[in-house]
Amino acid sequence: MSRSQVRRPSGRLAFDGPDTDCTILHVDMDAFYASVSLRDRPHLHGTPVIVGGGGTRGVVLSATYEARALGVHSAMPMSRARRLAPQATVIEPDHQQYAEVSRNVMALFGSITPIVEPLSLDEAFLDVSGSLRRLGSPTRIGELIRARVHDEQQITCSVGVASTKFVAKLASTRAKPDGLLMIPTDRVIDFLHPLPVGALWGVGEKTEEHLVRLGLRTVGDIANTPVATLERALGPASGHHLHELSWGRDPRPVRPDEPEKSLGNEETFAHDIDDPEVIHAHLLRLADQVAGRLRRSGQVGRTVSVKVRFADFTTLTRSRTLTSPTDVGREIYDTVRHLYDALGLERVRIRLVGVRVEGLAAAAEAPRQLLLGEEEGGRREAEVAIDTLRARFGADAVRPARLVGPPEG
DNA sequence: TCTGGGGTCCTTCAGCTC
DNA sequence: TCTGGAGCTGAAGGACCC
Repeated sequence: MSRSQVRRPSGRLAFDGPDTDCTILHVDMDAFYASVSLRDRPHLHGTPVIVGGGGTRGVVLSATYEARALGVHSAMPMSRARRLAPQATVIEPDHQQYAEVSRNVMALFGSITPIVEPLSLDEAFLDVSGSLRRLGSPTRIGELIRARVHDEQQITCSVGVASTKFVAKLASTRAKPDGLLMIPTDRVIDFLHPLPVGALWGVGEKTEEHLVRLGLRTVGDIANTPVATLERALGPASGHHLHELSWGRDPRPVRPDEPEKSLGNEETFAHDIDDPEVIHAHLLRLADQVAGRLRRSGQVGRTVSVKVRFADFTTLTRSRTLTSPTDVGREIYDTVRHLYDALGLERVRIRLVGVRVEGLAAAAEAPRQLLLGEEEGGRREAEVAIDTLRARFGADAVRPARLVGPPEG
């Protein structure tokens, strides 16, 4: 077995060649939530396990490979997953534990190279070009990471090694589970072109259907289609982007510390709600949560949006840009309530509401305007004082009066 | 079968200014 | 004074990702 396919399962594509310019690694934990949940439950290793919400409307967050073999996959409704795998053990997610393991893994990556771009809790890109002299070739560094993640966190991960982010990401997917795949630069086209179009980053269900209708089934088909045709079919940005990817061209560097652009909370109710007062109470709580997150992260936001999903799953959003950015829950609530009321919904059954704030900036650098009728030492300072109480006595220590007693839903 | 929650990015359209 | 086009911004929706 060559070094580029360490511990790769049988039947996987092999790509031999030099890895000297393949300095981008994509590291992806295998069935992350399920693997972390099984660390404390060793007796469940090798059995079908599903991690997911226990509510009436939960979806699968993660599943072990034994459960996946039964047809279960992430984002699948739990009701369907239980039917497909009635023998599977269902575990409630423990987000605190996942966040802690994620912090440890990201710190491990940081000891390899300072250029780490986390994509989510369980995956990241690493640019190891500055670590080669200290740690060896990119493939060797990938092996080192896999060994350290396993030894220190008792979970497995897969690593893709390539000269671009996009190819590294595809390689880690092909290496799963518990493998490493390096794609030499001169073999990128051989690797890419047989893949189905859905393998391309950014091609989901709808776009794949669209492409297949055009007779484009593989990445090679995309590559051999005039870029103007793709731009007409998918729009100029997406068409051009897909064509570039199909030839393995992806100039995006690994970017550490990309700032967040928006922040929000949303909630799906256990049962659809049609009472405007109850909806208002949920909006108030969500606005309060979003404002608290903004203040904790030292940010303010300028555009406030409300999201409403109806019983038939159709969704609409309404947004409003404020004259000055805010991190005040009351101001966010007033805005989303105004947006919601302007929809004029009369006894319409609602499944979900969400509150989001966009156009984020550092609070320290953003001028703040007093709210209408607000005095210095007013609403914001009251909310900051509430933050302090909550930090000391728990999130439920202080709540708006109308939220005392949980809203229905 | 019946669809969570947290995000990003793109497209389209409308309104505004020059 | 009116009109049309370019460019910008905001709003809304959709697709996608993990």
